[in-house]
Amino acid sequence: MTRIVTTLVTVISPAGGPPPGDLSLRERKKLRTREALADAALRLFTEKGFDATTLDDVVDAVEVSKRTFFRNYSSKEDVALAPEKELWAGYAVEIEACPLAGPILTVYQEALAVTLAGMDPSWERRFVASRRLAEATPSLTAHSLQHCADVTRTVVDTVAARLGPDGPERVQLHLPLELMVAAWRWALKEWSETGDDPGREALQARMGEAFRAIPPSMALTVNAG
Amino acid sequence: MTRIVTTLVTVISPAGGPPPGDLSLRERKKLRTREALADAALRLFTEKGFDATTLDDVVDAVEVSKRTFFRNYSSKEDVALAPEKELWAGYAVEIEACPLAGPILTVYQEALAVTLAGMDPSWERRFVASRRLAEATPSLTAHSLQHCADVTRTVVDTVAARLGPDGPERVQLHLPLELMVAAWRWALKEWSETGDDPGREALQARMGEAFRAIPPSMALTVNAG
DNA sequence: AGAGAATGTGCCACTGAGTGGCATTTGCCG
DNA sequence: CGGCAAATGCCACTCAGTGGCACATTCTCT
Repeated sequence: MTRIVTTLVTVISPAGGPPPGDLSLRERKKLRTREALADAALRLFTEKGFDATTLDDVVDAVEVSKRTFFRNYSSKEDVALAPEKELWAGYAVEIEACPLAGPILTVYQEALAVTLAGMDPSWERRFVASRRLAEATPSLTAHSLQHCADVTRTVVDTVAARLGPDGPERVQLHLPLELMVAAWRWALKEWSETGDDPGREALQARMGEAFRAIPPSMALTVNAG
Repeated sequence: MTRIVTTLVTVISPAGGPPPGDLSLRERKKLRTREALADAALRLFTEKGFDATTLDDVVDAVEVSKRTFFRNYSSKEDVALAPEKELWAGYAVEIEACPLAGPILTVYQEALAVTLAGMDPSWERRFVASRRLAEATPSLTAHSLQHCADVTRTVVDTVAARLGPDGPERVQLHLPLELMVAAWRWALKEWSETGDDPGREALQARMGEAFRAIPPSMALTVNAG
């Protein structure tokens, strides 16, 4: 068995000045394998199914050791849900700076709309794949929900801190957020079930529908049995 | 190494009539090991922590093979969350028969209150332990949330079926349920953080508080930054 | 340019969850 | 008693994930 040694020769910026793009060569290399891992993982998971794909399949495809995989992602689920985590990371940032005025439910919704609009174009493609996997794979659903719950907690922390000690109780901040997330997940489900080309506009439309469904659903009254 | 053979001698009901309590000896035996496994698991998890306890610890304590464990529970998480699953199973049953009139949010809440009130007294002790573990262990949180989502889906199915084809859209049924569950989980968190003796009354009180917090939280308006 | 510190990577052995298969035991019932 | 079905035990196996250490690469300072 022959080792394949890939030596990256730094051709550009020969004078060794400040790293291009604010990233050193080392960091760029690491980022590259990180992305290669995510791409390969998403591709293989989609092709063969999440459970049927082993981590060895993934790391072999990227020609990297399993140890290296775990230095980049904390689990098999983690890499599959990376796009979703990026979105929520953006949301957490947004919620720190967004205007905090009006109905809290609207604030939460608006922040998500802004975050979504600000995601990188290339993010979308990965996100569809990730979402379809998550809908089809119980362990991914579980991890996704758990991550949502984590983010939810930090978001409530952030908002509570911004509103100061005289602000509303934490339940009051928590429940509307959970409702917003529930609507968002509903929108995601509808969106990822879309046949062939689920673009971002379609997702935004679904999200709008789900958000608009909130008020009537709260007032819904039934009568049977 | 000497095998320990535990032969269960049927002393009671010597005439071999119909199985007492509607359960045959075989079924009673199986149920007994099932419960012994749950008890041992919950005890060991609480003592040593969920992650630090291996399944071998559990099955050794019950003197049963690992294979037998997996014939009773689908995973390590499953046994730890058994009490919660029993509750939701009861909820699913309740929702099939409960009166379906009035605000849907109230219907969902009432059904949970009824289910909770109907749980076996011995259930409560296990449930506290299970909940405290779930709050402290990410993988348990994840599985708990996933199971909630599963139940949620079937509940919406049931209600939709009961309301017939001319009933409201599924989103309208889904969102209030998610909100109710969010409030319930909030109540659980508060309850399981209670110092020493969290009785059922305390849980019911917490639940009531959380449910009453829903309307004001939906109308909450903020103004800062 | 070169020495040495950081940092990233590969490899290897290991634990622990979960599964499949098969032989054996145990309760069931005619 | 004898055959049948269900439950169990045992064993070998796969795969996710971790710890440790040696090696390679990049960075930094002189």
